[in-house]
Amino acid sequence: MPDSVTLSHVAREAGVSPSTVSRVINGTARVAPEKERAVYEAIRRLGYRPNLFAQGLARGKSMSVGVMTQDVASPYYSEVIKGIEQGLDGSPYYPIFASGHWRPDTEREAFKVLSGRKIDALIVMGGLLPDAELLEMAAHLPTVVIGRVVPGLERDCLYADQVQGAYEATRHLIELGHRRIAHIAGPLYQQDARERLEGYRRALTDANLNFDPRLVVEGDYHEPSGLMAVEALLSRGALFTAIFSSNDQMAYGARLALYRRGIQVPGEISLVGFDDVPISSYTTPPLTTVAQPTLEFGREAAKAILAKLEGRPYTLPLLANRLIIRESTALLRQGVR
Amino acid sequence: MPDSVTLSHVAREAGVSPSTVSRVINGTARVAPEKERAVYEAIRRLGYRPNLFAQGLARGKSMSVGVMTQDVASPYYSEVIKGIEQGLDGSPYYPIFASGHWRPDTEREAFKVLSGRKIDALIVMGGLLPDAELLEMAAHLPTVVIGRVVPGLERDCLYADQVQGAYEATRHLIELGHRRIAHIAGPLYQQDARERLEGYRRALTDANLNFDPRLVVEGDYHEPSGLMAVEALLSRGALFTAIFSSNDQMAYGARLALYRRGIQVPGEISLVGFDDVPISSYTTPPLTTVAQPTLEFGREAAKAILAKLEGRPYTLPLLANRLIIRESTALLRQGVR
DNA sequence: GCACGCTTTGAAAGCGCTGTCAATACCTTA
DNA sequence: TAAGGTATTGACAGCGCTTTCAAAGCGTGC
Repeated sequence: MPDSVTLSHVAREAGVSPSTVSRVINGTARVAPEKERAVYEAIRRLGYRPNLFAQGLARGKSMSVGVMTQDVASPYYSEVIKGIEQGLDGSPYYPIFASGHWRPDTEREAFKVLSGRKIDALIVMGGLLPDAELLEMAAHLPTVVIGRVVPGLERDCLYADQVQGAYEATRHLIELGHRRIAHIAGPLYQQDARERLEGYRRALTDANLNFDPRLVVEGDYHEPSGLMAVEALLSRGALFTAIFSSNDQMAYGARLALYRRGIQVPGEISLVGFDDVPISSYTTPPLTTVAQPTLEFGREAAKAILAKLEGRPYTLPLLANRLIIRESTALLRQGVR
Repeated sequence: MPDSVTLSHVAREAGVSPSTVSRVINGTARVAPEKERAVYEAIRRLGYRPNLFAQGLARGKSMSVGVMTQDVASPYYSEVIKGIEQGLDGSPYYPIFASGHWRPDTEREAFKVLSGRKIDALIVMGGLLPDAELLEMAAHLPTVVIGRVVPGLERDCLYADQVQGAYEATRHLIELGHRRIAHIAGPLYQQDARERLEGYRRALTDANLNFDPRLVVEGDYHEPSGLMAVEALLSRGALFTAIFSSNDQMAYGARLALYRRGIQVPGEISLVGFDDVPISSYTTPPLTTVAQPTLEFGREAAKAILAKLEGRPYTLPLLANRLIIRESTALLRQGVR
């Protein structure tokens, strides 16, 4: 036991009652300056730390906010997590993480664990849990949802328009002169993947280019699927001069496939990703991509949660995806392919 | 409150005493089969979940293990974290994370938070906290340290030999014919950075190459510093045909610097990293690097902690770094530079 | 048929803290 | 100087659970 110094010890040491110690710790009531000093002194001398469990039990709140992620090791999630940490920093609240791994069961299980830990609030990132269950949770607990819009909970959803982001990415390629643009989609059972596909499609339509299903391959948001997508495209003889990948990780895979074939980026094929994961500015060439405000997502979610917890009014800001033009896209060179 | 169903509710519902319910939940004592069934039934019907706080308070343990990281968003740490999650999965223990951000004060603060949360065990990853303080913690709490050797705590340190890893990386370059090998070091106040530098140095010496301090630049383990290191090297006219970077992230920076200058990798300059971060197999070219068994680190640490917690004997395995040869290194081409 | 030992069960005492309530001490004001 | 307020303080009852401890119930052997 690192410290079994309890509040009563402090009280005795300071020559006051436990109640008084509690009061000075929490600032719940006025205490004579001298006693206050004595208490602080005793705390310091004994190295006292309040027992969170006892506090939690006594006041029925845990001072912790549950954070439901899908995969801590993904660059996207870890950025958001970082943002949450930053947003919670300085507050008395502490994040408790749980991973759903994109499996509804695991996710449900994770929620149970969180609820057993008596979290005071909840931040949910994506996930596959039915809206209804999320609504149910939100009815009990201050909740903020990141990267997903739950009908009936719109005001508590932090979301950047994926359709528009994908639209801009695609339009960027079109403006560069590309006409045959392939798309590596994300797993289409995920909302964001569908929306990005939709944005791609709309941009095409708006430019009077027709949508060719043979230019679309579905991946799983991980690198290997990007590589395989390009292989598939190439081996089936698809003609294209640009690729819009539904996320950066698959874009890396695509990039590697092209590299292996000796195809220049952006010389022969332009490549655009989505997410603006931290290393994307350090790939060769640096990747043109749509930046999701991940860090802000985390920070804003945390701030909103704190506001809710403290009963302050708060409106989530509208965060937008931004196209970041780097060096993986270039004007279509006539005559190539 | 998601559930304010308490143990007494269950007891009443099942027609037994709270003690009995507690007993069936924890399997602490024999209970008549019929009552046991009734209790389970009541639990199910009421959707009862034990209050972790009350449990923690009553039995003086929290069923959670504190994990001290430095930066959740770094690819290295997030892999280890993933490993820890995996290792703890299926056990009743749960990880609570804290980030030290490589600042001893923050780290100390984080430890305080963890101790307030009454963690039952501790996993420390790296960090800058003096050995003495770590020893102090370990005296109170079952502890495992990852990526660092603390004298007096060797048996609880999970560590792969950095010197050897760096040695192999450098020797690999030497075997490819390189003679002038630059090194982008990590921040030298960190032990691992110093050791990797040492490995580089030894490999040179063993090959009768002399160590040239002008070929070494200190970075900070982040991408930009790798880029700047190469810029510095190049602009001061240093001659080299290979670079051994102390971690992958800086290697990316280096790669970009070379790309900008139009220098081929591995055609003109070979590049080796360290860590084998997940995307390193998807860079162009895929990066030759030293793989740290990060996932295993996490998993083994978790297993060791569980064993300690349950009083089982356990010895940490010896995990080794492995050189992964990919495509960023090649035979020295005569006549170049 | 009765004393004995074992098993199953409930009552009750905390775990360390908060927050209410009542008591005390100290000021004011008339 | 007495009555009425107000500021501080301590006692104490929980928060939900675990864990003794002792009582009750049971079967056994003589």
